[in-house]
Amino acid sequence: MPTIKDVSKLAGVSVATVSRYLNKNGYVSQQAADAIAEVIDKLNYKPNNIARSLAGMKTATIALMVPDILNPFFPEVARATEDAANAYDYTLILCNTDNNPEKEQKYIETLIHKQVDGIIISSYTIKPEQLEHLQKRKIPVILMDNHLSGSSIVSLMSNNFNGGKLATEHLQNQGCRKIAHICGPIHITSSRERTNGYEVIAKQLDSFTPSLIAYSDFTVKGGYRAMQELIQKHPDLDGVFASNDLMAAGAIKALQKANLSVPTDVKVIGFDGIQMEMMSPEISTVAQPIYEIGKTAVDTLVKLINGDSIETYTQTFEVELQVKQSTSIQSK
Amino acid sequence: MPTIKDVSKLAGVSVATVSRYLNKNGYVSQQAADAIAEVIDKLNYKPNNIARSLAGMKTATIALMVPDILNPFFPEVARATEDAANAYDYTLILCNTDNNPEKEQKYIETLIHKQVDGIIISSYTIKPEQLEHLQKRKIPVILMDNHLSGSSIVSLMSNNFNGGKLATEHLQNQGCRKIAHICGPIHITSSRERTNGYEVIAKQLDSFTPSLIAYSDFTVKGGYRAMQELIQKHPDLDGVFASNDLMAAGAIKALQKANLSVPTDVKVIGFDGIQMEMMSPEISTVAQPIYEIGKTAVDTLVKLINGDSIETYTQTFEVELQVKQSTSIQSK
DNA sequence: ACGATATGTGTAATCGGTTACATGTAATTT
DNA sequence: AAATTACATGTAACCGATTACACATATCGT
Repeated sequence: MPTIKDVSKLAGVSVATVSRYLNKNGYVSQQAADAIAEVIDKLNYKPNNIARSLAGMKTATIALMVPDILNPFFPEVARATEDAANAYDYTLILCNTDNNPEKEQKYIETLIHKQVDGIIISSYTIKPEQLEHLQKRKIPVILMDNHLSGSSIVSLMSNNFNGGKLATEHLQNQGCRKIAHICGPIHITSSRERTNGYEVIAKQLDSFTPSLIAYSDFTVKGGYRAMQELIQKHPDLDGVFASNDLMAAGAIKALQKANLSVPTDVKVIGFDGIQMEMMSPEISTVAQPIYEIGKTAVDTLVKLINGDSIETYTQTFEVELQVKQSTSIQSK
Repeated sequence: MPTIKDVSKLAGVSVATVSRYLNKNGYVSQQAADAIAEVIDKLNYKPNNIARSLAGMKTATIALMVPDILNPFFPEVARATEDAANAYDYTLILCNTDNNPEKEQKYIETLIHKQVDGIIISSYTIKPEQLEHLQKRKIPVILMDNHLSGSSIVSLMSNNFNGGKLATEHLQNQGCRKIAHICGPIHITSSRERTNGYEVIAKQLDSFTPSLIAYSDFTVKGGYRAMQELIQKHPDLDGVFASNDLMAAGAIKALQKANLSVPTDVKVIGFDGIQMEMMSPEISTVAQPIYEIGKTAVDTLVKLINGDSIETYTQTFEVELQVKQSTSIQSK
């Protein structure tokens, strides 16, 4: 592979001039520029990233840390992020932490070490100290689907509260009178807010009682168990809002097992808007703009990397109600 | 961050000795080793990967190229690969190509350029020239779920032919007499072999006719459409083997729409063994050992990177029949 | 006892870039 | 016309490792 020296020799200039040309900083005459351009083209020269990085520049690499790539939500995030990163000629390192704080910590060390230019973190176990650690190392961080109060970390979140309200209102509009809720882990901000949204609406109904809320864990199995519990306590419920799509799917399984038909007997809505076209009935949901969030995360991260100023440290994205079969009025 | 110089100074030895100690090559006295170890510990020194790479060493980075991270098969692959890579202290770069040959080619160039130590490729559009290109650059490659005849590329594949037979035999054992097949893209080796497996068994049945095979594309929608077509042509079919789980899910949707019950009226089996617990009924499948394949891919790749010799260039993995609700005899 | 081999260590070149600094010329001010 | 300022380029130090080579000492075989 040709080096900058080869280029400089053939173009009859010094390496410094070539470097200036490449980085578009400092002065380079038109004449020199033309000569260099021609040689670069002829040799098909590409600067060596590694050498560049060593000389104090960026590594053109960002990392995406996700808690569980097997949860269909995160491949969608990964896909969006990867796309956007590519557009900036950044390479994306995938870090799957399995919700394991140790793995998380190990990754942070590794990434500092690999000198990634920035990190997008989606984690429910991350601690402020860890983020401060990264900031000390001057590595920009974007927090996704999470928010640490008081810190000066950029965080991106959907309007979960509003989404919770939307979902519950929708069930109400579809004629549900007794609406249960399967909530996600309570230590997760976004999860809590969805539940808050539910409560605001559900409490307006006479039927409301705290035992209409079942606590679960964002998994299919968890949703299944929570639904069984709800059926037992409230055999007459006619609507369920699950805080994510996976739990909604679990809930539907439990309902079908109990010979309750969805949507005829009970209507079910989820949250997230992940691709689940394989389901039947297809699940109504409150969709997050996942692609947009991923893209914005990268856009903002790149700004931080380049030292540009950021307007807002907390960005909220609007969610969208997507009505599918699981809440339609005319039963399928 | 401390450098090798800091360590050498504090330990009272030269940088060469420290480097020898770190790489366990050349001679280092016990005394020097102890001193160095202590200083490294005290400073929490970690060698700078970038400098290392520049000095001709490896980048400790491997890439995983997948056609579509949104297809649940690939997050599972990614997860396995990432796990294994981690165990070797390698970092994993994720490359999502969207089945787009141009993106693929662009990624190959980028990866060569980033000097990744090796690449695991899962692609149905990759061309032998591209792999040769990589080999010329001395970058080891592992081909996953694909096989290019005649080339000296390591390739890993499940026993698709056997899997196709297993699936079809299973349907037969469950009492199916007229078994249809939804096949995947015919230009994909693994897909063709599954279909071959089906044919061997299905042709033993009197009911067999070529129009029992519907051609599709590995997607849920594709499976749905193919199933509709099959129902039309063969209203009396009682078993369907779909070449992957997504198409099986699509088929089930189509059957339910046509008021045919799964598994009572028609039994359905898929292929892959991806996590689809959200389905109801849960889908029987011929499971590939995805985790093992991913791990083997990394193990083998690391061997190639280290210049170790490889025994077999084509490795086949056995598949396993997983019976779930969609083919059980006692209807749920 | 003496060359050969094994052990241990340091100096300096190298990987392929970036960039501070020196230097020189051309254009602009005053 | 002298003093600035803008433009243009090259030399060489530097980023943080690896490693060829030179050199020194210890151990060994005969």
